[in-house]
Amino acid sequence: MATKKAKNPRKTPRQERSRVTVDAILEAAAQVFESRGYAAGTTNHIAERAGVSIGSLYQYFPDKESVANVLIERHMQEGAELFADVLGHVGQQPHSLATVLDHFVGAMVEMHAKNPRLQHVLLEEVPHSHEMHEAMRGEKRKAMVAVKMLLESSPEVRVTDLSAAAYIVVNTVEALTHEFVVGAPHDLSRRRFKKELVAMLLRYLSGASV
Amino acid sequence: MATKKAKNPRKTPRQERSRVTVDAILEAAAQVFESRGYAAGTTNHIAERAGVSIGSLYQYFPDKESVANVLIERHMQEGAELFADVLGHVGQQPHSLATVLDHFVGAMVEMHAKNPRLQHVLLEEVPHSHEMHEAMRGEKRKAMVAVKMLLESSPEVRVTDLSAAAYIVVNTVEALTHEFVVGAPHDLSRRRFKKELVAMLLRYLSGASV
Amino acid sequence: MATKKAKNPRKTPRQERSRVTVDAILEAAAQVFESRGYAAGTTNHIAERAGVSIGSLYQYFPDKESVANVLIERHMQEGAELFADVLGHVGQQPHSLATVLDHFVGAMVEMHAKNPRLQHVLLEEVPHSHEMHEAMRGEKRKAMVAVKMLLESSPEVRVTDLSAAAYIVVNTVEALTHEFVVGAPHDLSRRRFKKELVAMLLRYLSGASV
Amino acid sequence: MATKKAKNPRKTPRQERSRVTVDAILEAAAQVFESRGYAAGTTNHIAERAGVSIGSLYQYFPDKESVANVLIERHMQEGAELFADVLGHVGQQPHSLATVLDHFVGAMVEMHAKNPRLQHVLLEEVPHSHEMHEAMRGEKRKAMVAVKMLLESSPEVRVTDLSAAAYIVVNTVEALTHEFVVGAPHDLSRRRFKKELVAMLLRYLSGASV
DNA sequence: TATGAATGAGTCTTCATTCAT
DNA sequence: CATGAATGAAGACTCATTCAT
Repeated sequence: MATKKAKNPRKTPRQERSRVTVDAILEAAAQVFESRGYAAGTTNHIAERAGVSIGSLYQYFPDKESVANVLIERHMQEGAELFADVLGHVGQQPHSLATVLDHFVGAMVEMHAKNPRLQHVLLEEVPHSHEMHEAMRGEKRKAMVAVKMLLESSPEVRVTDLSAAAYIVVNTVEALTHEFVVGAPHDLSRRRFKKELVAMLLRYLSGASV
Repeated sequence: MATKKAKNPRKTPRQERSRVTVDAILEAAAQVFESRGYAAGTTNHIAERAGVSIGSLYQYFPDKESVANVLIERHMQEGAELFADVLGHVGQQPHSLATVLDHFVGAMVEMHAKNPRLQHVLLEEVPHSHEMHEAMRGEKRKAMVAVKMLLESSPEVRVTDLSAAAYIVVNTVEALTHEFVVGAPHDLSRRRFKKELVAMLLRYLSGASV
Repeated sequence: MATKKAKNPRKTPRQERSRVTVDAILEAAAQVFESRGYAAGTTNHIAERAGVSIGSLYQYFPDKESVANVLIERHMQEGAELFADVLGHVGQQPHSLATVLDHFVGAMVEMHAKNPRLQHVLLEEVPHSHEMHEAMRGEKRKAMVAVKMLLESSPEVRVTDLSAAAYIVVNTVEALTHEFVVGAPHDLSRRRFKKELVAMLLRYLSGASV
Repeated sequence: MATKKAKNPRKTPRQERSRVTVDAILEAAAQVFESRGYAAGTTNHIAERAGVSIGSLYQYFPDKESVANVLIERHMQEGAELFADVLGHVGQQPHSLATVLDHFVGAMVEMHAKNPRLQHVLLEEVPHSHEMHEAMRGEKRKAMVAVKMLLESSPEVRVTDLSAAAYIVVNTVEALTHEFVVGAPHDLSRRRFKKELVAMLLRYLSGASV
């Protein structure tokens, strides 16, 4: 609109075009997998919803599984970032264990609240290659290590087996959160749920070792 | 053609035979689904392993999904029975909360330790019809109701929102137990795991309400 | 039609049925490959022409290539039998070299005259697995060995390197015969062709060594 | 924009550039077809190896088959030239029939020894249009005519049906030579092979008519 | 003219399901 | 009721070819 002479009058430069296509495919795949599941979500459905030809899909992804895998990687990435955020926020200055757990649970709920069905498809229905499986285990392990360090640095924590505690904490939060988000209609408010979960973890961690 | 003597002197009455066939099919389906997953476990595989023709399978089951559904129902049945056992055992006479939780967690671990892969397939890979979904929720709700009653009757319990507590307890035990059984290689022994889980629940329930 | 009570009133016993289907598929495959070549001859074409469903084709053949392979095996079988016939006929009693060659060339022409296009497709267009390749080489080698023995037993033969001679003879007959049959419209009668070919071989073999 | 000076001072005139491109494509096609066969050698492979875009390939060739056809024409051209060379060399002055055949066979072996796989692909895998088929027959016919003339001019030749003889000679040399080059592992040296083949032809041609 | 992203008809193949025997 | 050969809809994927830039 200004006076700058467009050197490249293409609306979308070539390179951009493919990125747009790839993103459209991934977005479509997310929607299709979410609504139909992995097995019933065909590559033709995905291409159609993305508004591209089936050929374009296979130009950018070697096969159906790889589309799902990219989605999984994205999901793991987001999870890792969120987790890092929480840790960063918490690491700045001393916080009470309650505050830390509160942040943690809050972030987890938020994360799972987004697209729970898609996450389920991605995590349970997609056949995970060995690498993907290992990557996912690795991501969880990293979370457990981080939590363990958090526990170590907190004077309120009184359980002795911190590895076991980290295992319990991470998996409890993960699983309960997921369950809460999926098990939709409840007489249990999100606020209440978070409070109970934090309470449980807090009492567990601050209790004398068994 | 002679007298009244049965023309077909089979040892097992008609009804028996079909029961045997149905059981064979279900057993075969369990094995096939366990080893190959739901999608890759074909009805022909099942029939073959059951030692019956594919036609017979469709004599007793309208489609593939219904085979899986019966397996799911069986699984829920077993779970309910186990749960009832625990409740019965506990209801006889007063027990400490720790003992109750110990029984509960112990039973759950035992239950999940049996055929975790099949359970995963049944619970996560099989597409659940709305009815099945509701049935499963109903079963869980029943468990929660029972747990709530248990909590009500225990003087040690100090949380106030017993519904929320029951929700937390049931789902935590369920999810953590499953995760523990599936997430195989660990430096965490089953004994230790149970102890930690029970400790967490115990402290949660016996703590003052939040 | 007689009085024999048919114990099995099926028109075609079960086992026969599948044989009929398989034969229909093979016959159809031969026709389809002959008319469209291997690459353009689709399994759907074959099934359609055979009057069976595509599913039936894959019930009896694991993939497209295996259909062609069975055709190739049949072809090799026929070739081996024809060759054995010629050898048998010739081995009975002493024959002049001319007679032997005459039989040989005659049989070869006859063999190649049948379905030259299909043979070409089978031999040149179908991707040969290593085993198939070896099998084909083996068959040819057997022919060469047999011819060599024939040459050894003929007093008229004067070439010294009988292995080389057998190689030359077998391949010349094979190739020329094929070429003759394929290179259709000629001013060269089949009779004349055979005569010339036999003459060439005869003079070659009965000439003094080079 | 200045004076008459070429606006586009490229070193290679337009026509040259396309010739270079076309040659690159043909060379690439030869390599790709040789290594992957006709069906599996995609136009994208060819363009990529040629270092040009797929669009450029279709700028110069209407379709995949036409690329192969140009390669076939080249091959025929080379064959014709080689053949002409042999004839020219031989036509200078009188030669013994043995010498002539020796030259002929030698040239043929040499020719087939170069790129036997590519030749096979070009001759057997590429679907030949009617025109191409006719062109190939024409080329062979020309060879046969030339050979017939050669035979006519040789006093050593004693077969009477020179057309038939030319047919036999040309095809025998062609086919046997090809077979020899392709049927790799042998206890038959190239020298020996050539000697035997020449001997056969010599005896055939110098023998009294049948 | 060159480019290469996009196209989509067309392959092979699978597997739940039917039905004649 | 049992059987299992037959069915065919549907899916993943390829690649020659086009055309907007």
